[in-house]
Amino acid sequence: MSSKKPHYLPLYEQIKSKLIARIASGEWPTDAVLPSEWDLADEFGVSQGTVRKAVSELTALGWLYRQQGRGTFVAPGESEWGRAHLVSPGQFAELPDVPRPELLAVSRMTAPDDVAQALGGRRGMPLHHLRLLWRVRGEAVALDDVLLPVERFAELDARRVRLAGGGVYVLLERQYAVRVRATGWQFRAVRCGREEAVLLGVEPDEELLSVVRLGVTVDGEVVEWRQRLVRSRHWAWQFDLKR
Amino acid sequence: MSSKKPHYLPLYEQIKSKLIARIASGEWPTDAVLPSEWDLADEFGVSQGTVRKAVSELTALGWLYRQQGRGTFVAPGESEWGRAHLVSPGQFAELPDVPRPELLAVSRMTAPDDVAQALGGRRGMPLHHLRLLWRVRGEAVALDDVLLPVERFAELDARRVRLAGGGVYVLLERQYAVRVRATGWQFRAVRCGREEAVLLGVEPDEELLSVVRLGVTVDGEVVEWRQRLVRSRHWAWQFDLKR
DNA sequence: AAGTGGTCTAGACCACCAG
DNA sequence: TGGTGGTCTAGACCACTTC
Repeated sequence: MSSKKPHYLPLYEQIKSKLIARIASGEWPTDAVLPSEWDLADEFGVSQGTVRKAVSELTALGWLYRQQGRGTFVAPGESEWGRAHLVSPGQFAELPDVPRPELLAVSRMTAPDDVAQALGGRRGMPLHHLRLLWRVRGEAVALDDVLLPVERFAELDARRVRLAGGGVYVLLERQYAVRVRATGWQFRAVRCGREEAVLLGVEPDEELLSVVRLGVTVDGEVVEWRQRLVRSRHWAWQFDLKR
Repeated sequence: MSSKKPHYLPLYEQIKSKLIARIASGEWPTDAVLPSEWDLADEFGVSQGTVRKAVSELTALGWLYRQQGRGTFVAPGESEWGRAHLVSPGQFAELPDVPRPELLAVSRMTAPDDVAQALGGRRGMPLHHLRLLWRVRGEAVALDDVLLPVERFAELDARRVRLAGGGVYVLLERQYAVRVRATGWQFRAVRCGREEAVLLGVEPDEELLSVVRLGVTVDGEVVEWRQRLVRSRHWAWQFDLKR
């Protein structure tokens, strides 16, 4: 790797790493309260201000949330829609509907070259292939093809996914103690294939929004490739950024 | 408005406001160096740590950038592609090509209802309509329709836009001292219309990526509505997020 | 060597929440 | 009333850039 390694690591960075490790390990489950900043400062042998800086950055990164007067808590993992949601085209202030997942199928496949490359693996590596259908008020709105390396996630089958409520990220967090964060969205317009048309209930050849994205772990390991096809005649994929 | 207003404003928030005002006023142009943290602390009558917190947040917000040992500088305004860039579909590590704008036309129109609503104005408000064509290595890749309130931006014509090099944000910053930030992207797949097909050099009815977004000022005023149509057979719109 | 940003400390006080 | 996060200070020292 050509990454420049700094000659030292600030205390607050070390504390960030330790906190992330303990969150990822499951020691503090979602919404659990952390020790107070002063207690953590004692534990790590630093001042409260240093702990505060570490916690602030983890809050900005979405690992924690704070409530003045109450404490610091572990934030829930990212949803499979991340910061995106579906709205009516042109309406920016609309309250979004929450899509619900339905697991259609779990199978195995070998990785196409571009997927293998994106996942940082070898050509033809074995993958789990999950297919999810997302519905809003019963209506099919999106179809996901999720590809996960078999070597990384052994013993994954439809039963386990269904036990996790159909959510892939929930499954990975509970079963493998892995928090996956989406990164690097790629948007395109594509034509609907025959098979997808049946599942989504649209005509073949209808234009669909394609969103391809990668899922990475805390350590930057790419462990998920996902394509989402979205019906976009009545829905728009809205992306909000604070900063 | 239903926003809760706090009973007090922290010093660092006041300093942030003052700094933003001075940047927006043009007192410090792009890439200008700010006074040192100690000098600003003296000027505002606070400690260096408080200035530091304000500057840190403005850095995170993209207003400033810092270089250790050198100083703090005014960051350039957001480009009209923001954090997005065009890549080949499926390639996540590719070096992006930079699209170049060509101004096709400047005209007037009255706002459609949804645009008027998004801009927070009345029905039928007068708008400037700018049309831009984006090219990568000579090839047309995207077509922008930019709508700006006439009342907010008087005396805007093709000559002035061309003087600014075809960039709308550059024009607004130089001519009106307004920094526009894109927010709230909406992605859809649409069919190409007849007129757009000619301009983009594609067949009518070809599927295109439609990206509608709003541009807001520092004060949260919505001053721009923009639709971008992107050829997406050979290009994907990639969006990167650090956090 | 001087000047800048970057880290860290110890202590103080304020705002907010729960009991 | 006590505990928590949130702000602010004064001072120290480190890392980096420039001269």
